[in-house]
Amino acid sequence: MGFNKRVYEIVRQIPEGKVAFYGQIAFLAGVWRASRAVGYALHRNPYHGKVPCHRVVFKDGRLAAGFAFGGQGVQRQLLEGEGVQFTVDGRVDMEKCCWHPQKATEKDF
DNA sequence: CCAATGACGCCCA
DNA sequence: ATGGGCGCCATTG
Repeated sequence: MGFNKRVYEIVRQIPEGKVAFYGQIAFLAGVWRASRAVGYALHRNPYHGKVPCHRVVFKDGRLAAGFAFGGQGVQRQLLEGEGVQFTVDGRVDMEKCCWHPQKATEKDF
């Protein structure tokens, strides 16, 4: 299950105050369109204590609905607490908080 | 191997 | 703007 593992390693590197969208994670994982698989992987998220899956949102900046960590409100508070800015629409401000991957997408786990 | 699933993403009515 | 539908892909039964 290299893909999943890769997803976890990548998400784990998202710094505080930043967010990434599923499609981006998929791209970094090596499969541009696997956004769906990324969501599946994060849903399982066996490393929920290490992987900040709450920093992964929709491409639009929308938060995962329904199943998200006990509610969108919770996820939003977590993100705000890390310094992520939200728009009046209730979405993450992708303009400023979109994660910019340095270079590392592997090792150290 | 085949069918079903899901925290996505995009197009069209 | 909203809602519905289809395609994508990895994982699971």
